Amino acid sequence: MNGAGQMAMDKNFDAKTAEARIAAKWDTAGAFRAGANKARDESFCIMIPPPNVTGSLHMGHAFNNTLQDILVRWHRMRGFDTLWQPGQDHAGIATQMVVERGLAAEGKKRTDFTREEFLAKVWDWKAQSGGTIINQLKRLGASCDWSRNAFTMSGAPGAPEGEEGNFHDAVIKVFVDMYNKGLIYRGKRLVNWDPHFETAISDLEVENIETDGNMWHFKYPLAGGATYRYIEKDEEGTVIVDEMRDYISIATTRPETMLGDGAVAVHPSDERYAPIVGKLCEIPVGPTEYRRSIPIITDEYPDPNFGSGAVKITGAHDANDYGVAKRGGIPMYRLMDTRAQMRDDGAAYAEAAAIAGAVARGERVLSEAEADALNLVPDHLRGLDRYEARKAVVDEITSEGLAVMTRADDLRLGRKLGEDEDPAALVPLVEAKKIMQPFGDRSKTVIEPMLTDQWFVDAEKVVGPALDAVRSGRVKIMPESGEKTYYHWLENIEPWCISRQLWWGHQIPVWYGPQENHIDGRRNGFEDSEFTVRFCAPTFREAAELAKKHYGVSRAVEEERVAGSSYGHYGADEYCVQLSLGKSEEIAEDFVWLRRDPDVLDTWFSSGLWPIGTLGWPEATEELQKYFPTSVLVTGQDILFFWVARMMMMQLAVVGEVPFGHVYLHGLVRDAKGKKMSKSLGNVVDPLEIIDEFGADALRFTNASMASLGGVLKLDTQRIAGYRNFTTKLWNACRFAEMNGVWEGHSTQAMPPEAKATVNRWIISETARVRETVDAALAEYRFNDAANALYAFVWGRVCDWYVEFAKPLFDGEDAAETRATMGWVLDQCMILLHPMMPFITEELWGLTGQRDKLCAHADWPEYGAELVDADAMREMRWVLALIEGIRSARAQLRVPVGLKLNMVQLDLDEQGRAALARNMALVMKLARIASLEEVESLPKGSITVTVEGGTFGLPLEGVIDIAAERDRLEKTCAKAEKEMGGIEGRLRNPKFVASAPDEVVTEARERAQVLGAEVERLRAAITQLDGVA
RNA sequence: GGGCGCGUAGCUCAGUGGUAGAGCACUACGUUGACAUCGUAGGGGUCACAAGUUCGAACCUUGUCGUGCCCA
Repeated sequence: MNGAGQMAMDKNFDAKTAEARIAAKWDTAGAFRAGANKARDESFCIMIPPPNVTGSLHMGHAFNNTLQDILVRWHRMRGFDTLWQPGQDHAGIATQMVVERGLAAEGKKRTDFTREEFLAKVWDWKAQSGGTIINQLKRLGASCDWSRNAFTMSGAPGAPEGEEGNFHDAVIKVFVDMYNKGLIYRGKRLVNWDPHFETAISDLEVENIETDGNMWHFKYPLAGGATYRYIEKDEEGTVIVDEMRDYISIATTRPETMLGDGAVAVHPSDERYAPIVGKLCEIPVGPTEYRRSIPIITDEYPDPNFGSGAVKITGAHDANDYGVAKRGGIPMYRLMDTRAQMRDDGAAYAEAAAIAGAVARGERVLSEAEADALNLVPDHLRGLDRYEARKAVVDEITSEGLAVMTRADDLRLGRKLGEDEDPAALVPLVEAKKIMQPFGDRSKTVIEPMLTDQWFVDAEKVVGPALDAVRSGRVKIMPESGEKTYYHWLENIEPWCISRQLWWGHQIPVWYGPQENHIDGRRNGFEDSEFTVRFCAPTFREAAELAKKHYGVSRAVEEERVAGSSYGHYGADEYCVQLSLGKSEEIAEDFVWLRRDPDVLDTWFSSGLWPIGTLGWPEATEELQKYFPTSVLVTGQDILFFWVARMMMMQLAVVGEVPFGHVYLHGLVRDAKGKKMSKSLGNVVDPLEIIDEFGADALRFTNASMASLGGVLKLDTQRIAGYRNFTTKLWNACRFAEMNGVWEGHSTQAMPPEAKATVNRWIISETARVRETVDAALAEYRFNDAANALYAFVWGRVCDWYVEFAKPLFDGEDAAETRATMGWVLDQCMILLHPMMPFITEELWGLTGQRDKLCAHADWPEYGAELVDADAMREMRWVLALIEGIRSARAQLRVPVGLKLNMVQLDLDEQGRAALARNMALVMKLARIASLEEVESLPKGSITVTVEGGTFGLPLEGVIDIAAERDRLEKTCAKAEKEMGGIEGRLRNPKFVASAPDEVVTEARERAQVLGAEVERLRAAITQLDGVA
């Protein structure tokens, strides 16, 4: 498109219609393909943090992707071999939920289908709705190589046409490799259990919310009616309680978990309980004839100052208790099933309680599995929901008189006493308290910490290289505080639970077979247990080979699908395969059945491989060669642990290389007041609405200007409007240029024209400066500095001054040079702004001249100091000061704006004379001066304007208020004197002169001299004014 | 309770030891050769507080207060 000689430009940039057209132009040109506009061998690669396939664009995405796009466009224009790899995350639980919700609308549920059928429905959903966020990112202008769009489930079994990528292969291969290296194990640990989805979930999917709760206080009687002297002292050591007790007081927010208590713990330093440590106490719930006794132990965990100082230990249902139980060898009794209902399996309570009693007395030791098999829920509570069970437990204890009592007016009860209530009456102590409760972010149900068998990455074994990479500086995390957080987390790393009890995801490539002495030919009898053997391999065929070797099988392997088996919550259908032992085809014992683990991998496990997986690993692709390790990762600081650290660990464990060189972390985008955006608060800003109203460029520029390292992100629509105005400003500068023939015959020029006029040399210098500033800022990820520098340059230099200066010049002898300069300068504005405001700059680029390439591929300039003309800079600074001085004086003395004044020159040094001579036209035009003449003294009633090296006057006898002019001069003078006082004070201090750097002292001396001269001029002007008045 | 931050103009924020800036808001004026989504001029700050280091502190140190996030 060539704008020269065509229809005149519109008054405004119409973002709404132009954006789609420009996006199509980029798309048609393949402008963002990997390596597009490559002019050098260095590569630059960013992996997009894959948004959830169920997601839609929110402000966080818009911010995050704007920064990535700025970096990517900047490098692409600089000729790097650039790839911005896009893609999406399969988001196991979220996606499964979306599809299940759709089924629910038809009155169906997941388990009405086979796993295969259900997964087909998920893929259908993905094909229909999974592209939402991609299209939204395009509206933002994201210059990803969309032809390479990746998906963390691509290539999985059942994936339809178009999803043939090999991400699945990569995930499975990594699992197998890590398993074989001993980095992955299966074990029983406490995990966050979501009772709604009946799966383990990650810490990231748990929201801790403060909710109204209660703290119950109960008495655990000492076994055998034992007693002890309980003494409690206040801070001064005065005894406040001294009594004989036959119980220990326990506080809990979750009474139903008492059923699974394994011990009561007190702090080793707690003297109150020292007499009873090592003794047994009774859990005050359950049938009295089988009441369970548990030991009183010491541990560092209980806080002696909190509650009674004694804590009940339920290792299977609380994270802290789990730690205590592990340390103290306390058995962990699981109380609930997968739906968080009280267990209803196993032996009757009497039998279970007897075993647990023997354990507490030290007569028996249970294996983990044995402890887990023990159901200690009393028969009458079995099958109840956890909250119903809570109520029952509280009622039973209270009616038995084992609740700690208090006066009815106890403030801790948090209630108002009724009129007719006796404040001294004794009531159970049930504190009203705010408690932090874990909620599943998808299910919104209370998460149950639960002891279950899961797959874990032994993070401790892979954390070393990930720590070293940052410590050694090979990977740099910004802002630096992120590195501290990173160390802190990795140094205290916990095993990473990677299995999920879902259908949508990468199924764990492990097959279970029976141990040799347990082979019984049963088709569905061996869920993973202590009697199984595990075979881990990428495919069944390979697993079966391992099994054949293990069992000494020679016959071929057969596969058979077993329909309708009942593996609890896992699903309706399972797959089993059989190996013939080759003895007899009729005898059941001759068959070994391998069953695949039905669980899938945590989505973060697959996204942990995002850098290599999207580049084609495990194939040794050209892209992997070129773009890995990637250049920088831009992501939210909230997923530093969940994703960044895990990518580090996994890439280092799998390919022995860091995934990226730099990590740029940013915070949450908040509303204008700094509040988190939330639907319930109604303060959510939709980026698409913002784009509709202000244009993508305005939103992007706002994002860039907010992006200071470590800064808080408060999004104010007023600010966005301000940057929309900025786009209009740029547009109109180009429109002005068009009206003045700047674009006629214009074409892209790498370097500025040879300019004679100071103004032109000056604006070229300013352009060179800003290019250096922008590059320096972007190189350090200081997006805000780059944005602010460009804003100040384009608006504050080019539009405010240069365009104004050009007006008189277009009529004079420098017209051609000025047109050429303006064309070049505006081109530079478009180029330098392009990474931040790609749409308007691409549009202007197309409208303003002969272009060989898209603006998106324009050559990023490299000029700098060599274009800076120090003399021109100094001269224009002086001219600007003169114009501003005159304007300010005029405005303050209320000289009518339209009035053209004569000006007189009282004195002026050589430099000033030369500068004025060269720029007289500009001064006259912009300061509204009609004429200039030299005088010996200022005429009566003049305004005085002082500049460096000279004094001017504006004779206005009778027009101005002499007193006002005097005030103005006094004020200006006082200000200068004050500053001078400070500087001279410093200079008078010998220590300053001796210790400060030379250039600081020199600068101070020069400044003092300039100020001295100004004060002198102002004083003279005041004296003269006084003499005349 | 532990960890990491933050406190600068009315608001939102920059500012890595040389004496404080921007945008917005505010006030006054304005049909200036593109732009009112604009122009010109102006007002506005004990840089949370206290002590210390330094010739010099918004910046470094320590403490106090306030506030945010993460983890328990």
